[in-house]
This record gives sequence, structure tokens and C-alpha cells, in this order.
Amino acid sequence: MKTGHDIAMALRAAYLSMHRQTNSHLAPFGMTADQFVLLALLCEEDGITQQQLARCASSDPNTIRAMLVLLENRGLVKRHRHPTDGRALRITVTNKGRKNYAKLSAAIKPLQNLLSSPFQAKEISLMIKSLGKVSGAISNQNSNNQKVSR
Amino acid sequence: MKTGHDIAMALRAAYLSMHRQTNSHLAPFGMTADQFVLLALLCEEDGITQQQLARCASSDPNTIRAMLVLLENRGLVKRHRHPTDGRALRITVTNKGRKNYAKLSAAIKPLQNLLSSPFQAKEISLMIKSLGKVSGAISNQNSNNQKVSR
DNA sequence: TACATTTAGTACGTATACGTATTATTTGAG
DNA sequence: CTCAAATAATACGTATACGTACTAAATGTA
Repeated sequence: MKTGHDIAMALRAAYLSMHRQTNSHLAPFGMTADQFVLLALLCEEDGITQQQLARCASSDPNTIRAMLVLLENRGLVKRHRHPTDGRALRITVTNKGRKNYAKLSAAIKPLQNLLSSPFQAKEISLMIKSLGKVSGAISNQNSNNQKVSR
Repeated sequence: MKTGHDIAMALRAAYLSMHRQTNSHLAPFGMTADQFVLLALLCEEDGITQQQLARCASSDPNTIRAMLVLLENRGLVKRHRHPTDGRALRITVTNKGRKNYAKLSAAIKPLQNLLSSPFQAKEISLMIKSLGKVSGAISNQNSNNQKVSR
């Protein structure tokens, strides 16, 4: 009988395997899997703030900032002051960043296909839905503390 | 239509959420989620080597070693020379380690239940099977390179 | 037995994940 | 308008993930 612990271990194995492979596919281009995630999100929705990026990437502002600094130093993104909110930074992708994204995106296509290859279309959406349930069930944990304490 | 990229993002979100929550549940006890994984594996199968532990934890020897050093400094595990293989180290859990594991195991039970709560038993085994397919499809990538190149 | 190859562990460096504390702005209540 | 609370970003520290290079021990083969 499978338990929550089994889910956790399976999730861990799948994520770490995927992350490792993605990194090794992108390393020849001097890019990491996580940097690619940011670049992909920004190419989809340019000009969002670090805060929003942290949410979309399921990460946190500290990590996002460190990564963006690296990407900015390599000329792939820019961080501008937000026009109406003096605290926030708007992140945009440079032309170089977009070109890189296109190249990398092509480079990991085989890996992405491999990722979906053992499944039928229905299974994929089912698995994604299940993973969403996991995220949902778990991430509404702490937000309670904060909302209740208000 | 969902693609490999969608699987990757969903997997990332689920894993990072789970990892964060697990860490925050274990932090009061001065333990991390990953340390708990090692302790759990060792309590199941005591006396295995760092190499085996790396495989079981879906991690790598460098990471495992660093974690074991921390755990050993806190008296939770011990690293002995392997009786027949002079290169290897056998890792065993101390009594203190076992007691800690029992305590922590109880502490995260609620989280583990939460993890499995949105599913029926069948869905759980299905998801675990799917995650296994992901791990399998991906991790047989590099081992080819090495075997072919010989 | 001698030696090339493989394997377990280690050392070191970079990137992430994320908690906590601090600063600068914005927002909202009075 | 004033000031407390909330928010975005940052600084800093620790733990992980993992690549690469190296050492020591085991193994297979000539």
C-alpha cells in the first residue's frame, strides 16, 4: 500500500533525474535548467516583476534575484525600475536572450519528447493534473497562518 | 495540448512545493528534508555504502558525503570502513539517529497524509508508476554514452 | 606478478533553494 | 497629512546538487 512517503520519494527521483538531464543537455551552451525556466517564462510574459517571476517559477525572490543577476551580467535580460511601483523591478528579455532561448529550446526538444514518450496524451494531462493536486494540497499550508493572523 | 515542457514545469512545481513544506515541518527539529530522506533509507537498510545511498536517494556521491558528514557530526550516523572493500564506507545509524527518525517520522505524518489526501489509492499507485516512467525514460540517457564508448 | 581499467571516496568550485534580517516604497487608516 | 503595516528587493548564511579532478583500492588481464 503506497503512502505519502512513497509519493515523495517518487517525486524526488523523477524531479532530480529530469533536472540532472536537463542540466547536462544545456551545459554545452553555458546555461542551467533553472536559468532556462526563467528565460522561458520571460519569453512568454515579458516585463513581469521579480516577485511574479518567483511565483511562476515556483521559487522564491532570493533565488530569482541571484539568477537574474547572472543572466543580466551575460546580457540575456535587463532589470528596469517599475514605472509606477518604485520598489519593484521589471524584467525584460534582450534580443540576445530571445535568440538564446530559441536555440536552447531546440536543443532540449529531444529531452522533452523523451519526457512525454512513455505516455499517451491522456496520461500526460492526468499526470499534470495529479502533480497540480500535489502542489495545491501542500502549498496552501502556510498561507493559512498568514491569513488567519491578519 | 500538453508537452514535455508542461510535464517538466508541473514536476518542478510539485517537487519544490513539497520540499519547501517538508523543510519547514522539520526545521524545528534541526533537520532538513534531504537529511530525513537519508535517515529513512538508512533505517530501512542499515550498513549500506555511500555509493548505494546515492543511488537510493537519487542523488550523487558528493552530495551524499556532505550530508553524511553533517549527520555524523551530530551523532546520528557513523561511517565505518567496509570489511571487504577498502575503498568503500559502510554507513550505520546510531541509536540517537533511530530515535530522531522515529520522532521526525511522526512529525511529518500529517504532511505525508496531506500529500496523499487528494487521491484515491488507485490514483496514488498510478501517479507513482507514472513518475517512475519519467525517471526511467530519462535516466537511461547517459549510461548509453558510457557503454557505447567503451 | 605487473599494469591498465574501474570504482569508492574526497576536494573544490558554481549554481540553487530558502530562511532571516534590513532597506526603500507603497498603501491604508485616522 | 502622518504614521503604522504591508510589500519588493536585497544582504547574508547554510544546505543541496552536481561537475571535474584527484587519490586509493579493487579487478581483470597479459
